[in-house]
Amino acid sequence: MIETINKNIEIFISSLDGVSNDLVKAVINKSSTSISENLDNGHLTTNVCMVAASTLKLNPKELADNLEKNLNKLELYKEVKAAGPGFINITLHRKDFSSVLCRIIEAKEKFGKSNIGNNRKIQIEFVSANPTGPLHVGHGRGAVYGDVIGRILKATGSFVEKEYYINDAGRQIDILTASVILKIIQKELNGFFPQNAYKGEYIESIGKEFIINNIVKYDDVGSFLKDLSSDPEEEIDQIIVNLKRLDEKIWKLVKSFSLESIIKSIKNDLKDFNVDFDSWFNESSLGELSDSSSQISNSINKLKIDGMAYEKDGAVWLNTDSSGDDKHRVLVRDDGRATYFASDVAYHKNKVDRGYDDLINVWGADHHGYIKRIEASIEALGSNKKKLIVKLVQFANLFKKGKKVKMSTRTGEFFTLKDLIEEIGADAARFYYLSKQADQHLDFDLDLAKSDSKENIFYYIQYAHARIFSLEKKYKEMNPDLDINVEAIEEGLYKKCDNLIHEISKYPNVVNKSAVTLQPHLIIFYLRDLSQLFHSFYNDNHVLSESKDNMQSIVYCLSAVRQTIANGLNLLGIKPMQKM
RNA sequence: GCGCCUGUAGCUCAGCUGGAUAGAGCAACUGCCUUCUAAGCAGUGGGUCAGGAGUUCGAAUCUCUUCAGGCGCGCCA
Repeated sequence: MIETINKNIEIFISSLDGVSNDLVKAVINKSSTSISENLDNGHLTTNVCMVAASTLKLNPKELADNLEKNLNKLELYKEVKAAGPGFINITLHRKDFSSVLCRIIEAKEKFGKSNIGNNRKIQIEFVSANPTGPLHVGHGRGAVYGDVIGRILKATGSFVEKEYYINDAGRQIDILTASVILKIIQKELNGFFPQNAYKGEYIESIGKEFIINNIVKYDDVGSFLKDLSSDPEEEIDQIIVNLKRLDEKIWKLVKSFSLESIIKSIKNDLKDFNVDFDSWFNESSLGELSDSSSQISNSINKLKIDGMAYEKDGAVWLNTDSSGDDKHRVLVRDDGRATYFASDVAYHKNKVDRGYDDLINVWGADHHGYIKRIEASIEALGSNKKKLIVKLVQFANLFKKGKKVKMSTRTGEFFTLKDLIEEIGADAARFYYLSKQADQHLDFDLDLAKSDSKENIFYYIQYAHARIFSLEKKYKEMNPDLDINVEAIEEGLYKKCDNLIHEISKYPNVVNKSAVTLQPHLIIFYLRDLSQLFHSFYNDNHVLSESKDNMQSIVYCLSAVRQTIANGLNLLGIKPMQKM
């Protein structure tokens, strides 16, 4: 319908004196014909006259009056009216207006899906938390956000692959290994525990599990505690070296056991959170610098050959000028070890080589300073930095009984994602994480998310769904002979549902907009508005005591409302409730 | 100091490719359950859209600037 209107408008604009084809196109592109905010302004609205007025230097009101006459002559619409500063409001014929209901009832769970993504190949990398401890509530937000934009992009016709990058190489894993070993032999250490080791309870349980089938025994425990540095960073590094030297076999066993155990728990938590991944990428698969054929060596060599990386002060640096980064960045330290950044460069090269159109990275907002250097590395490796889309997710502050819950991985004091899911359920948690734009601070109020009160929007929406569900059930019990899919409303016999019909017709646009802007919260706000219209309708109209004809119309319409709510919730990875 | 984000009702937030009277929930006050789920509905009050300047027929929305808050600026990860 909107396409038809736009065509008519285009013909009208072209017919104006002295307007070139280019100008017509410019006006059409800049203007928008859309479903009106509100039924008072007709079913559809276009601002084309105001856009044309500024581009073509004409009077918007006069233009609107002319377009009004022009469109009315076509007799395609019930009414066309110029209004306000130059809007054109269009009222459709009854059948065109209510046709959305048939579309929904027919499309069912497909209503709202589209093909605007054009099969674009998109990779989303998210969470990617270091496997040194359980996921906490901070990771939860990025997890849901990445998962849901993946679902939304898929629903709008993109090909999506979701990936978790596991930092299973490097120093932090050594620290993890050392922490587990030290916990196992704790009794022999006279209370000694390095300041920079991980201290969470999970370290001890991993150790306990490990010694069920293994023996950890060092001949000379005291030897690796001698002459340790007073600097905590150096101290832990020394302990790592000593432990490896004392018994390399044990070291390797503990390391792989700990890693596996933590990765397994991360995967479990994500599964319980209804967040799924298509692939898990190990940093270790990028290989070592010492292996000249590894991916990490290849990337650095390519950069060097192309003159984008160079040696200075004993280190290898990447030239990051192309992205406007403040300074060049080190890839290989002067002691020959690769930096974390070097792995990331190789990892992004790997992603680019896999041939995606877009690479979306979901990062914690504290990493924003990192964007430019990654962009620079993509450019330096001969690709376009525009492929990379970094979405920053701000931290979520957790509030319990009005107080902020503090968190720190090092000391092991944190509220884990698992705790959160156990406390309020995965669905409510997902909902509240998504309830605000991802790049803004979120205050997550646990007590509110758990509460039975009306301020809990999650239940407000679920309640709307459950109410319709039970209404449909009762209707079928009362009228076993009547098919629910009756198109009575098309005849316009019952008009109290018009607000609802108008609102659900907006849903596909909401989904498209949230896909284009990568903003899932738009769907939440839309669902809240739709639920509100429904609850209001429900209070004013006692459905099951209406005449049979009306009842059919209403149930037909409410089924479409329920389907829309269900589709919206499913898109967010939240199960609609049938009963509350 | 530089960079990014934010400032909208008492509180929590929508609205931001410029468009019709700036919206919602909570809190406050007033009503609505012998009828389909009251985890609901209806109503009232509440705003210099942080301040200032600019662009425009039109600015919460764009530009500049001031103020306030958060975060980031390692040969850490």
